Amino acid sequence: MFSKACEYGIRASIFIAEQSLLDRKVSLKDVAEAIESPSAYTSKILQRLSKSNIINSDKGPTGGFSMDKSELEKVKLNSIVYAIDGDTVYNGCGLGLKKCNADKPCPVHNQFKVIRDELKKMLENTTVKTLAMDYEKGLTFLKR
Amino acid sequence: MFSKACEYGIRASIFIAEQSLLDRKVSLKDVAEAIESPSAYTSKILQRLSKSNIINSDKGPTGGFSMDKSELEKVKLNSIVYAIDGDTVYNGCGLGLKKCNADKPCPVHNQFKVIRDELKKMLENTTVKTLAMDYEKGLTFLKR
DNA sequence: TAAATAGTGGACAATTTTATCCAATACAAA
DNA sequence: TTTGTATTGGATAAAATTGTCCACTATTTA
Ligand code: FES
Ligand code: FES
Repeated sequence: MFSKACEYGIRASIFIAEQSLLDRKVSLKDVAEAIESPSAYTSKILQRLSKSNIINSDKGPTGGFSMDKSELEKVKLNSIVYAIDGDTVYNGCGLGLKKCNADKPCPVHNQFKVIRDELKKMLENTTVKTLAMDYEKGLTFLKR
Repeated sequence: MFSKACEYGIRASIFIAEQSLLDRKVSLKDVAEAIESPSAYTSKILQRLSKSNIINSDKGPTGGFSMDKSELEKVKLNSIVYAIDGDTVYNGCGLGLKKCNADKPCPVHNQFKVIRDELKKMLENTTVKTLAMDYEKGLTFLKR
């Protein structure tokens, strides 16, 4: 569904969001441990999220990653997926044709469109904040 | 969503099905041209479909690939995806946790489950035959 | 200002996926 | 039975993704 990088990105964001709700900055190491991901690789992903203004990063001692509490409910899964995997999820053809196009549809276009729209809607409506809050309550897990 | 191999596999199956409805066997070359795929790679995929008894393959002159007309409506997208990509689509966690498990769910488990079940249902209910018939009528396309 | 800390950026390595090549095999037809 | 044709299977190769290493920069604090 998503690339590994994107999976890490979403999990990392949720963790950073949760910690930010508790007014804590987290280090790369913290993130990698919390989501059980290779830290150097995770670093690259956090860089991309930072450049897309989804997370903040601060250098130096007392540095680390964080998200603005005030903007947290504005961040949807959507933006993370887009920042890392681009728009293939939304615009790509399910059977790999160069373009998904209703005028020259692949055999599963109609069936796919329904599901893709559903997915899109879900990603657009799900805020990182709610996910972070559930995680904070111990209802969900970022590794296993 | 699916691997490239799986995309080719689905497209190839639809083409073979359509030709089989017209009582024609098709060669590897025919398939590769019809779905615009690298033929040697496509060959590997057809082998897997053949071993999963989704398509027939015959060697020698007058050989080629085909599907039994009588069994055509029994073949669902489902079996093709399973033959090539395995069960990751159905059982994998959307955020890449080792197992998808409602007892220890990832933060998007519930949202994902809805969509995955939808996808699953679609794959289980869509027969290659109907797709092949639409394709035959020129309503859909296997390349572009 | 020096030292310690934490992210950054670039090069590089491993793995997985996608793609190619070719000799071997099987088979139909002449 | 020979010949030509088409798939098979194994070895490689190329490309993309995932993962690692390390020197550098920025920043805080002593
Ligand atoms: S053309 Fe294939 S999904 Fe739209
Ligand atoms: S645990 Fe992640 S989708 Fe079920």
